[in-house]
This record gives sequence, C-alpha cells and structure tokens, in this order.
Amino acid sequence: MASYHHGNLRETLLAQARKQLAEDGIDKLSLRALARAVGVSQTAPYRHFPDKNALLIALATSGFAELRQSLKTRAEACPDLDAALVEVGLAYVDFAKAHTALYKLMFGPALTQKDSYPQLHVSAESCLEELKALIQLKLNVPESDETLWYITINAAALIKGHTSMILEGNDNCNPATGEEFDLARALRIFLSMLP
Amino acid sequence: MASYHHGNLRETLLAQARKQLAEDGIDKLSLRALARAVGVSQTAPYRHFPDKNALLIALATSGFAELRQSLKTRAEACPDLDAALVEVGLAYVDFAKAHTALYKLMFGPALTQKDSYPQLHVSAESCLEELKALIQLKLNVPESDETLWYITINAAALIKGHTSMILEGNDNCNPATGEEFDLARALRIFLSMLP
DNA sequence: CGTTTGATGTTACCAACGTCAACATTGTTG
DNA sequence: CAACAATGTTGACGTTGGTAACATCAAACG
Repeated sequence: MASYHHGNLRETLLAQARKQLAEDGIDKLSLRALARAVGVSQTAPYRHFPDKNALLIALATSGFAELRQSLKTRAEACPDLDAALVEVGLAYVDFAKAHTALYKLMFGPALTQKDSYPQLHVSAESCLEELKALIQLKLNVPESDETLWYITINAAALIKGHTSMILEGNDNCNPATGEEFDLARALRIFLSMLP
Repeated sequence: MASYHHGNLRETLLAQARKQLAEDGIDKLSLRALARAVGVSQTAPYRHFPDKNALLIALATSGFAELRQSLKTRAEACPDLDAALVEVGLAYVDFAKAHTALYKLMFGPALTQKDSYPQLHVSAESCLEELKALIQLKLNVPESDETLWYITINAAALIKGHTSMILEGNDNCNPATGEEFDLARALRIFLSMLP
C-alpha cells in the first residue's frame, strides 16, 4: 500500500546512493537510477536536492563526518600519543580502502562548486583538526605555534600520499615480500624527528 | 577548401582536447564538442579512438611523458644530487599547478579500465623511476636494494600528498605569513634522514 | 469541520551525450 | 583502371541531467 508521499525520501536517497556508490562505482550513480531503485519518479529527487551535485555534496559531507569519527575513536583507543598518531594514519588508509568510491568522491573532481557548500569545507577540515590536535599534544605547544600547522600539513601529506599510491595500485608493495609498504613504519620515523 | 579527409585528425583531436581540458575542465570535454571544435562530424573521432575513454587514456599517457620529461630536465639542471631531489618534488608540484585538469585526469577516476592500457602504466611508472634513479644514486646501493624502493615510495608519497593538498586548496598555507608551505624544506629534512 | 496552502511526488518534455549501423568519399595498391 | 581499406558523414537509439506544469497530500487556520 504505497502512499503517495514517501516519508523520508531524502535519507532513503542518500542511503541508496551510498549503496550504489559502493557496489557499482560513481559512473553508474545517476539520479534516475537512484530514483528507480527507490521506487519513485525520476524527478522526485529534485524536491530534496537542487541538482545532482548537491546530492553528491551531501554524500561527501557525511563521508567526512564518518572519516573524522573513525579517526577519533581509533586514536582514543590507543595507549599513548605516539601510537595514536600512527593509528590515525592507519585509520585514514583503512577508510579509503573500505570506502574507496566514497573516498574518491570526497576528494575527486566529481564534486563541483565546493566553495558554495561551506558545510563541506568544515567537515573536511575537521578531519585535519583531529590530526592537528594530536600533534599539538605531542609537541606541547600553543595552538598558534608556527610549526604546529607545518608539521600537521606534512603528516597529512605523508598519509594522503600513501593513500593515493595504495588506491592507484602504484606498486607500493615490497618487491621482495609483496607486502604493502608499512605506513606505520614511516609514521614512526616521522614522529621520531619531532622535537 | 576543406578536403574530405582531414589528414591528421587524431593529433588534432588530442591537441584540441588538451586545449579544452585546460580551458573548460573535464566536464565540458565531450567527444561531440571536440569534433565540433575541429570542424568534423560527431562520429569522426571513432575512426581514431574506439571510445571516449581511449581518447582520455591517450591524453593521460602523453601527460605522463611530459611530466617525466619535466622532472628529468629540471633535475639535470641541478648542481648536486640533493638539489636535484628537491627539484624533482618542486617540478612535480609545478606540473600539477600548471596543468591541473590534466593532472587530475591522469590520476583521477575519469579513466576507466586502466589495466587494459599497459602503455599508460608504463608511462606513469617511468615518472617514479626518475625519482627512484636519483635516490639510488644518493643511497649508492644496487637497484635491488630493499630500502631503495621503500624510500622512493615514501618520497613519492610526500610529494604527492603535498600536491593533493595544494590542489585541494587545503589551507596548506602558513596561517601567519599566508605563504604556501615549503615542500622544499620538507624534502630537505627528508633527505637529511637518509643514511 | 471545511478550506487553503505549502511541501512533496508525477508526467511530459528538452538538449546533450556516447555510441552504433549504414553509407559516402578518398588515397593507395595491384 | 578497379578493388580495397581507411577515413569521414548521416541518422538514429538509449541514457542522462534538468525544467515546467500538474497532481496529491498533510497540516494550519478560519
């Protein structure tokens, strides 16, 4: 007994989008396919999102929130600061591997006019803040310290770079053992250099 | 006096594609628009590329060749090894900033079935080889050395990570001075840690 | 309790795109 | 010169993002 009004189409669409994103990649993620899967007319999504990009933005924003939450909880489960810092890097990579399509959406060029969505920027930045907070504790400096941001950026770059190479399948494996290279090891060396 | 046959449509298409990619971004890069700009029918490109993806692959492949060439020449102009290694990082970032859309095409999800184009993989890998060769000279180890590849991967990750953050406009600027963070500085520190 | 109104969903439609099949034109080669 | 392969054109199909006009419902208000 389908009622004319869906009830919470917006959330349903986002959930289905996540599903299709994970299953079939971003190419197959069309508003029409989404509407079809949810059992609603082709143009119904436009009552909840001004255009496709807005839907993707919402998806990415929630992705950043999830990422931040994952970084936070995994860092908090660590016995000490150094372990937490390493763990943040591993959690980041794990997120990218577990939700590859979403990760690429979050950082890739599928989103346009990001500047028009300040909430997206805030969500993204909050992930960096998570890392920055840990490094601040490690360095024991005020938040305005000049090198704090610099070190944060470099740590983030190292993590993001490794993530990129892993996702690109860029032979980031030990040619001898075939194992994926140890980001944890690199991060520990990075930490050992901090004052 | 337009002759029926274009002559070298393939090259013209690629050149025009580069142009439109730089000017209007990848969204506006359609086969039809390309054909229109070149003054040829909509389906003419299919005589030279089996599908759009193949055109993009060719574009990306030439992009990797250019990138490699740039890394090489700029490194060779350096007085010593350390300077060359830093320069490679800067050249990489410069390429990404100068040809942003192309760079995103090369590494982004616009390309599909990369595995079906071994030439693309070779081109991409040759860029890494450029970096690896320098690091090998620096370390003075045989090419099969276990840590050589590890260090190369980490250097590449650092460079790629910085590039990502720059392209994302990720506040990778000194909050005090407003200047972009110094990748060169990070690379010099990286180098100072090598044995 | 009936009406009005705003939110939500539907139908019909448009332009653009990637792609294919069938056909036209050309340069080359036997 | 004739046959052929390469190249370019025409026309069409199905899909997509998006708009406009209309339909339906629920809640606010008299």
